[in-house]
Amino acid sequence: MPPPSPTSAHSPPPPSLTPPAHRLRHALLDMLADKAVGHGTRLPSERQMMASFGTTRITLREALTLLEAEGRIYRENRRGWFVSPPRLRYDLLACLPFREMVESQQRRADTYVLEATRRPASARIAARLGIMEATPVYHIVRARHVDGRPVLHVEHHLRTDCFPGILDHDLESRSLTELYRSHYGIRVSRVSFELCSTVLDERAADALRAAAGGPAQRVTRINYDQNGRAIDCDDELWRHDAIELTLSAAPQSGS
Amino acid sequence: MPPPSPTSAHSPPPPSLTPPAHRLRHALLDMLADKAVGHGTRLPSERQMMASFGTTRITLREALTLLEAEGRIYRENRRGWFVSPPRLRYDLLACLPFREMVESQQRRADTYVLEATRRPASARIAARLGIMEATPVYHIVRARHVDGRPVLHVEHHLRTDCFPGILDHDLESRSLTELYRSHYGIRVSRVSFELCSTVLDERAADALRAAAGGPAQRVTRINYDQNGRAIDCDDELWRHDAIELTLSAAPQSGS
DNA sequence: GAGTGGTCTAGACCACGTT
DNA sequence: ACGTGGTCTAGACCACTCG
Repeated sequence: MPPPSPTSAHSPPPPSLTPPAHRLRHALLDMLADKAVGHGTRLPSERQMMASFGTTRITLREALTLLEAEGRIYRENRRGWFVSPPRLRYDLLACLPFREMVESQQRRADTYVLEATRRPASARIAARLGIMEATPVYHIVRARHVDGRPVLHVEHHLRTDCFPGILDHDLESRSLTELYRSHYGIRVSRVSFELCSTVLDERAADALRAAAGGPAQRVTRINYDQNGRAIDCDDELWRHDAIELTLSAAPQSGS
Repeated sequence: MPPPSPTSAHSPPPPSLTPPAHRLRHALLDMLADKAVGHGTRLPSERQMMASFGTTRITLREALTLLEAEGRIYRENRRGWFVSPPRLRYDLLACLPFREMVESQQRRADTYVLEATRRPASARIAARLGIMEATPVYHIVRARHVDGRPVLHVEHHLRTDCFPGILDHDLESRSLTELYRSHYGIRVSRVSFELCSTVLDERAADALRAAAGGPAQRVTRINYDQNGRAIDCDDELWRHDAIELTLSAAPQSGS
């Protein structure tokens, strides 16, 4: 039955001049704002919303995806949609250990080690660390949570000659930079970053209870010691709605 | 490791046990890689691809949207899909004028002034500049292109007491920071940034020939002079596939 | 086992860009 | 005027989560 122009038979939501997607977006925003839906609250099921807003699944999903891209909601793989908590502020040059950064913002931090091995450096890693390809490096992969929500998947590669035996330490409770200093007498004296917006790969995605292909912020970092030698490098993948990067410094005069 | 489907194959042509979306993604990637599709090339029309890959419009669009999120392709509003050029490297602390940054990477820069007015500062702008709300500021909005592609929508707010009459200069050809120095004897001696990944708002979207809601990288900046006084602030919205932010500095010891 | 999100089908109409 | 992308309809099946 292609409805040519019935125009009124079944109108719970009065007709509209604005496109459904817009109305939907606003309706959802109202829901996020008006109700007592706090951070981390789960939204009603898609079918429920679809019924109560009088739309199709696809249209609804498009509106939800838009809000996700805006960073107002996020989804957990096959578990539903949730209201995004405020972004964590991540000061790139403060170089605070994760736990301290999080706790200084009145949030709770948890870390889980997914992998801690020694293995030969790939060409890419070797280049970043300034060592020969296939030289052994320590490889540490961790998932980090804020207020119980997994938001960061990070992979570290450390020079073994700088940090012998570091894998024997407790890598869930202790910060790496703190270990560097207290056990190895090494301080980070320069950092360099590359930041770009991409998607979660499969590994990161399931560590973050997310779907591969979801929006992500990549932060790659190389740490240097006082002699200008690269001592380790990180690859961080953040859920894109979870952070806001900040930084304050004097511009470089040279060049 | 979730091995639900028998094939987690990453081989080029996985016949038809893998879900359509995966096959599609790989087919499209092959297209991007194998063919002589250079940067900026337009992809075939959706209906054409849909036919040649044997899928539905929706499924195809999902695959395209994924590649867009990865930064491999982008779309221009109602004009089609295009192959993303390599990302421009944007060194946050180099503080190079846009044109120089772009040209130093063998690309071509263009700037278009969309607005150049004097108007009272909003509460938000006033707070960032450390002035009273409703104090007049110069408001400059520009669109910036790389190799003919619009990639950046940027809004500047300048203190009028620092830069009297600056609107009379040619703001399309000359860089602001260069004007600051040459005409006003003011040098930027400190910058602070906030970076976060969001979406294009409507204004930015149509300046960038994009659709509102497309993925974007926001860069907000405040520039300070040698006395620590905020002299201007920027709000930049980049097409997210167009840039990679970089930065290298000594971590802050204090605090 | 019920209900959820994830995925997919097979169409359609519209507004706009390009010809 | 035609073809494009943008949007929408009205379903369906599956894999997974959760009670």
